[in-house]
Amino acid sequence: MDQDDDQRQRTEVTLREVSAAVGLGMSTISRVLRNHGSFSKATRDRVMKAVEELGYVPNRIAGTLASSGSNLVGIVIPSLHNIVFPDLLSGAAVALNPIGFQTVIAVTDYDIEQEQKVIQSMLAWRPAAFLVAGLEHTERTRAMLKNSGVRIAELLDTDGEGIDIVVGFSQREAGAASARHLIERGYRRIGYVGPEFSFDPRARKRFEGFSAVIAEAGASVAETELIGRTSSTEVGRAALERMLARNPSLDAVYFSNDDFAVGGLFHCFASKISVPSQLAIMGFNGLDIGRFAPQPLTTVRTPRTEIGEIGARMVMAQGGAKVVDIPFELVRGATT
Amino acid sequence: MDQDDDQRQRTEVTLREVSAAVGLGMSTISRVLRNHGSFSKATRDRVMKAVEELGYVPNRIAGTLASSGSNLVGIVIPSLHNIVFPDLLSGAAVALNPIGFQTVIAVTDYDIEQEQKVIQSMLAWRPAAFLVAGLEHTERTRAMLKNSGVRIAELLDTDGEGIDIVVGFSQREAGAASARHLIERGYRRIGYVGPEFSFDPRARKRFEGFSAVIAEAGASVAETELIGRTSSTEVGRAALERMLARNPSLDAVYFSNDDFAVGGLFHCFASKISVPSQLAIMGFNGLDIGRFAPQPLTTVRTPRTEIGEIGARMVMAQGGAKVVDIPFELVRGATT
DNA sequence: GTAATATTTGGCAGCGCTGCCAAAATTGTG
DNA sequence: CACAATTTTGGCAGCGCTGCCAAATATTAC
Repeated sequence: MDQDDDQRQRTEVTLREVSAAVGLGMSTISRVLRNHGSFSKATRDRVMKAVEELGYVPNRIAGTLASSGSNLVGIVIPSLHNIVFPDLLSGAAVALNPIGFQTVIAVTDYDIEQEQKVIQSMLAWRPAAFLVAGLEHTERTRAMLKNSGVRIAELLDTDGEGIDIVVGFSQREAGAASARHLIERGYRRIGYVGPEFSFDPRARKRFEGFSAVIAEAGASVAETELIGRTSSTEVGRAALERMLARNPSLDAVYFSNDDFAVGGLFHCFASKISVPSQLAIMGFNGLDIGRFAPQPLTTVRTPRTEIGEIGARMVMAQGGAKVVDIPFELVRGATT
Repeated sequence: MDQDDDQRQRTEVTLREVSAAVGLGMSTISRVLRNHGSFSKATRDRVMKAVEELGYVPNRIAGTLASSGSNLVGIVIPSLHNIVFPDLLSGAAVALNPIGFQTVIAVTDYDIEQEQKVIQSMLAWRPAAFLVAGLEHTERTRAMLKNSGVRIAELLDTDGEGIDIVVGFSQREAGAASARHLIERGYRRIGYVGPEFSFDPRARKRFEGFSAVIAEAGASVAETELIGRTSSTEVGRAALERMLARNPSLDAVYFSNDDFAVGGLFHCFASKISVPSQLAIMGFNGLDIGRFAPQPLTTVRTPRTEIGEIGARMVMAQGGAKVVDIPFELVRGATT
């Protein structure tokens, strides 16, 4: 029906057509458009006018193929539902957009097999660089990345071997610092709530650092609740409830992130458990929601945006492989 | 230093080299790789083996140029820091990934000029389709999109004129439904907290629907607090505080999203304002954080993930232009 | 004025792949 | 075994652009 009305511009406008319209060679048009090489002011105006009139949109696919160099930066993260990762992206965008680079985002759902798949398909687009969350990858992923010749930065975690650039902080040390805080404040019967270690290596490392310090202090983590892939208020709340049902004598609970911790806090409010006198609550990440809770949450503020930004800058710069540590900060609220 | 060690595979492996290695023509290799056309089982195995050994990664840039058809879908959203948009993306990914399409995400920061820019640069990559949040665009954006020939779906809002496909719900009606709820429950001195109307047209439309119903009921919105670009607990909390300082007689406040509303709820907890007897709180979006607050928040659950999924499906399908309404749902909690 | 120099422009090959079609190899038929 | 039908394979043009270099034109020097 009405295929006449629906006259989609079947024939895309190409450089050649602009060239014909202006009466100049294709190379000249191309130079003007990329503002590269020399051409007269008059030429420039004529070209721009024609481009405008014809509605020409340069074809970057052809351009990239011809010049071998895309303006795409691949970013690979486990999830978008944990504020950490949007923050990382914002940071990267701050560094990348002004220099004309576009980000292509892929989500792995905390699955390194899935990560391998998405990296493989991104590689097919020959990105200028890669930003990947974490240091844990399949062997094949590591190999692909290595001999792709693409610059890569691994973000958020410095506890391990990187492929090229690594920007982050020691997750282990962050866990340890959290434990030191709880120990100093006198807590001894401590619980832990976090994601299954199998899929979140950073949470695992934090836990290792955490429990090592607790053990040194002559205590041990009395209870743990390990939960699935969703970082949410709901599961944090439910986990704390279960944990306290099992072991009401706990005096502090460490949550692997603030979403969980706020859920825990909600449980305490709802069950009239007074915080921190009956039970201390500590989170991780320094989310807004925790900072502005009725009782501000004690947490560790992580430099996510900076990590994204610095990672992006480094990956675009020349220099050799490096590890950059961006410090986290323990923020005491009113819950410990 | 050690440029010998650092032997990055300068010469990328190409189809031609695979072809040479296997001793078959390039077209044959290409057919095997795309599993398209016919070839013998033996050939297939030989090719796959060589591909594996050489570490060949097909160059989609060349492929797309030659076949004119990319597997990229552009998604344009105002922010990643409002859970609405990650949800939209997840929905789209569910529909797109299984059929081999990759999403390229761009963020506009609620700025339609910025939107124009990002759409222009995405267009340069000749995406197979576009998913864009909202109906409000610059004239130029609309024109570019129209004669790009790329299929486009506008998401989240059905109050207005779409370019092609529109999937969402009536924001105005959602606001009106919220107002009806508050009126029915007997509230009359009502406040509103939301983003500046200038940059968030959907919030504006909700407010319009909301205030129209309030007016019909013989009341009017007694107080409004309009705030900047950040949707966060903090600003919601501060806004409510200011509002109540000005006008302590309010009996209900409608927040334009749950983040704000939870901030308001926190203010009430902290200031010992009893909810809902002294003050009713209502939010919008149906976020986890609101549902599992000590007092579950009354809110409107919006079908974000479905909208993303259905939008993606429609944009990939044939059919003509359409408007699809995905219903929202008012969820009464314990705060009204 | 001409020669030397600087600026602007055009032509053409080729980036790595796919689509098309014809050639070669394989299988089936009487 | 010849011939037709079918399956598998290869050759080549060309997608739209850029990089290179040479040609044309403008500018300056003497």
